Amino acid sequence: MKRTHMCGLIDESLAEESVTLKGWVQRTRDRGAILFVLLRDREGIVQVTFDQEKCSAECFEAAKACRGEYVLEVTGRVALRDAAAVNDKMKTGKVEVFAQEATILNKSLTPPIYIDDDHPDESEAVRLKYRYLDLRRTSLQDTLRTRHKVQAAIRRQLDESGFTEIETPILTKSTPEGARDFLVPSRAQQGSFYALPQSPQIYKQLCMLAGMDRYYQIARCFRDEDNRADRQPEFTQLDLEMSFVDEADVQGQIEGIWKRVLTDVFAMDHPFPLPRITWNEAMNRYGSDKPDRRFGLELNDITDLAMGCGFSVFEAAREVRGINAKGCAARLSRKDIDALGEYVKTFRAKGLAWIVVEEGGVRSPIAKFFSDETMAAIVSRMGGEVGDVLLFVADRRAVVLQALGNLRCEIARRLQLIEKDKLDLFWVIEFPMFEWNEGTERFDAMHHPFTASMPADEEKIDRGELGDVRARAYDLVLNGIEMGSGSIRIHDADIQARTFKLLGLASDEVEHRFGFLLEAFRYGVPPHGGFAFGIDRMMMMLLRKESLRDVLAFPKAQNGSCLMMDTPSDVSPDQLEVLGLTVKADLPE
RNA sequence: GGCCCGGUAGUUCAGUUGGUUAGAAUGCCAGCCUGUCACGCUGGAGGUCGAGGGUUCGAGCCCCUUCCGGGUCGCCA
Repeated sequence: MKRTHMCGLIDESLAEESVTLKGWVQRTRDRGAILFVLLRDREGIVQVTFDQEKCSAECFEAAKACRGEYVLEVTGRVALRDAAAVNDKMKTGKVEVFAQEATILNKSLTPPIYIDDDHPDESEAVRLKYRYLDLRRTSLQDTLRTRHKVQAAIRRQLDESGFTEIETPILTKSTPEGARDFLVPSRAQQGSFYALPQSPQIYKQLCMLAGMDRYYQIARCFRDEDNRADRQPEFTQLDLEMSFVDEADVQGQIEGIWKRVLTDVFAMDHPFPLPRITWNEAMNRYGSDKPDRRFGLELNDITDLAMGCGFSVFEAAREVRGINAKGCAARLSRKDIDALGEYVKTFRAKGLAWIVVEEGGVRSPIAKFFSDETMAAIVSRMGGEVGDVLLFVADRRAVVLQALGNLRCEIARRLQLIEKDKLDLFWVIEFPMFEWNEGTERFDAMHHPFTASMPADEEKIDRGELGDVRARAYDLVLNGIEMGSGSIRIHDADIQARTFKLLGLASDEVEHRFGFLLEAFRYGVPPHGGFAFGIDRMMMMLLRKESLRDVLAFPKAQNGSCLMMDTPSDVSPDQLEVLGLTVKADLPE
């Protein structure tokens, strides 16, 4: 029999109609001569009632044999439930289907996990191993369908805005994103390797050179680095590039996409255009280039007051900054503050100095080092009032900012200062062009080496003040998570070559890696710029999930493995021979 | 590579100071029940306590090594 209806869509309007349903057995409740089967398909669950006296013996036997996750076909009559039998908790609780015929289409082993949303405690490991069963959960199915709608909305928006979706190669050459590449050995050219793309950066710029004018791609990207809750080795980004544009044009397109998604998929009314703050402001106020602005706890600089204050730890540090945990004295015990001190140590801060402002004075282990005037000046600078806890980190700038930037988020989490329903979406602009790398002792590109600098800062490049050069680069931040980044690109071959040189790339290396690009750039590149944002992260944030695993159909575990397929996996010497590969591998005994 | 948390029945967990035969709930199996809806009742099966080594008269528990999962710093947009 052909399926006539979906389980989850059976309602009163179908009363007395005959329907044929197909789905999975969610649960059976056997009452002897009457038996209830909850049948589930992608739309939901409906109760099928088997009455021994109203259906054939074969039909009743089939129902008796049903177990969880059996695949069942049922033909029956829809009926309104008696008032007493209505189940308000079910969407289909006002109706039931009286079975007349039933066929078990397939059996199932007892599932190793519960196929419902009432068991959130099940371990990730088991769920990932049996991901195909986990995906039967309504919540995960809803997530994947919402994700589909988001991607469809993005495509509609960009199609209407004159963009062309262009696929770029997965087998490509290492791109200079800074992360480790995944390599694929070549058979035809023994000893050579393809790299999987970390992003389609160069291809999309070449699309501009080619005159495509507006490109986009929902692109899979790969990075061989350690995972996090919000980092997977492969991920999907919306990648976009436009010709003859400035920052505002690109940002406007991105805002249009977000507006479309928020409106069409989430029915949310969000104000646009988005706020913009400079990188300098973000770092100074929040200690982060992707600040969470849903709460206060902003940073204050007291370096000038700390110099010559008499407290050697402060005096020896290059910078001293603090945050004022406003009115938190009652909520932060000595033990809590000690714990926060341990927390900042994970960011290489040496410790956390604190001052509690009380009636008629202060309580602080460092008070004895300061004169009354200095203490008053510090409390004043911090805006300290009775009941406030002032917390300080003294170190070099990068450590101070990172420690305090994370500390303010940690305090907000602990004291639940964050408005959960708020969406704070904004731009961070005017990123630095270069970033000093302590390890290699030279400048790296903060964004990537194709980023244009701000014209006003050209002189600083000439003077060698690379640390102060601002780039035409911008990030999109949502609730303290970086959604994506973009920039106006260099479109001059000479400036591109100069930038490679400033970044310390040897000329033969430039020739080897980017020679084709520099040559291409001599054939009339239009001014251009673009952006990319992670769709996985976007879904994670908008659906308020804790992990990217919750928005991916088949995610990897933290060590990069797939627990279901057991990838990556061994390759036998025989397989290598069949593949015609001469890769050396550490093979198991 | 570092640090932190975890690994005991299919699943989620408890397991006291190291001490008899490792428990609970749920799931599973069998039987009973004509209105259940987290159905109920009766009975039953189910364990390499992640693995290896050590200490001990005796180890789920203590020590060492290692594997796996999660979080995080480094790393990475």
